[in-house]
Amino acid sequence: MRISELFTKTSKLAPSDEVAKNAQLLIRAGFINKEMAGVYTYLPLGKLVLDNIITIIREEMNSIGGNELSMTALQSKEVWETSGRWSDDVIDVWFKTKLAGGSEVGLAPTHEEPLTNLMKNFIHSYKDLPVYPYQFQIKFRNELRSKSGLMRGREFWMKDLYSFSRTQKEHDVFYEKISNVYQRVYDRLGLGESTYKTFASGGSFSKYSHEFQTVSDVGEDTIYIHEGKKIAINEEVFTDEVLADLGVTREELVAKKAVEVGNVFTLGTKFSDALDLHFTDEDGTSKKVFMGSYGIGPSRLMGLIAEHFADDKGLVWPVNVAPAKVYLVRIGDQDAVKQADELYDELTGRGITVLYDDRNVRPGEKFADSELMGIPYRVTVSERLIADNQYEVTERSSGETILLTHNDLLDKLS
RNA sequence: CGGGGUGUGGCGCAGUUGAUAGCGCGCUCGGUUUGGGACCGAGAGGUCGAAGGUUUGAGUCCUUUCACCCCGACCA
Repeated sequence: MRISELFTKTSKLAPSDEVAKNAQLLIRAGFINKEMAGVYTYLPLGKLVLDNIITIIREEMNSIGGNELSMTALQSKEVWETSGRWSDDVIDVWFKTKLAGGSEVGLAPTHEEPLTNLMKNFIHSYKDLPVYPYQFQIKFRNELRSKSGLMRGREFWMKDLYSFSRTQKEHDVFYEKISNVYQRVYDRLGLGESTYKTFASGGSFSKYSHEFQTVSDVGEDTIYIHEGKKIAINEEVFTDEVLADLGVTREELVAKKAVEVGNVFTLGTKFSDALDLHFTDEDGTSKKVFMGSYGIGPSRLMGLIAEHFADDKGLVWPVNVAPAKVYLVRIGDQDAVKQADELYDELTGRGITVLYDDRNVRPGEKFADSELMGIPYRVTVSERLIADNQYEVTERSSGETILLTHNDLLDKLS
């Protein structure tokens, strides 16, 4: 993409109504736009980042048999009344409105009910199990107070996968499998080292649920980390009993602030009971489907990654989620234009994503923008370098600059 | 929802004891520049969140209201 064709602009000044670093930088760099508190538009560059995060999650969900679908945000109240969760006393973040005819509808804050209801059309036999439908969907939650930029919005992207299993035993196997896959997602996003599988409160069907918590000062949760076992305990279940369960002592744990970047939960038959989702087992008897739910918030992850890696010059995206791998800076006329154009075509032709700064502005502005946007590799083509047949490559994360020949450059970026 | 704070050109801000708004960035035009957000000159752009009120006169005072931010509570 050529910067000259990009409609967004960068800004030296951060908006005064944002304090969160992720929102300030993402807005300054032109990745998002604030519509209202907790509600953000994804601009072209931000959309690329969000899509990259979603793609990674999608690949991992598909690797364990996930079936992607897309459910509706608009929800009729009936199915929610069946489970008792239409009431504002039970779910206090509902956005509700009415159809023209007067019937009440809500904007989905989650999808257990409609999906369980949907699966009644397809699950009848033990042969139909297990299945793992999932989706990427905008969830709506009328938070009393949204904050921290992309980290806690009223409208946000969520990957929610639900498991439908024949038995708890079968469920437990999948639960373990998807937990491992979640960790792989965080690894690919560059957050692996600082993300911990964390014990949290369970429900009627399991003593614990698990959250994936990434250590960060902007976190809303406090977790107690056991570095040796690479696990953690959420403050909400930080008791002697839990410590004993996990075979750890208080002395071995360190308290840290963390951001919840995912959760896995054993639902059991809570929803299959409420909505009567059953199947005929091998022995001819009717049984309730055993369920689990598994969430990851791509938009929250985007905010966290932005905040986590940023430095005083701006954003620093891991290569896997960056809107482009290369920021091509062109300095000079004629020869520089010719060489930069050729390099742009060549890199793009090789499948390397490039943001080509073809604007007629001074070099300093291009350098500053490349840093603010956080593109992993900055490649500079200038008249000064053409004479020596060299390209300058600066790595965003380290700031290190090296000079490379054309072939070495291609090797470096491939 | 409780407490605190803020709303003035696109963005960031200043406006002293009330007298129909000013700066920086950005933008437009001309020129000089061109390896770290250049410089000179000339311009465009706001009636001060909204409504009501006090006053000869309100961005400045009063009332109501909306929005946004922070702390807390809440977080299926």
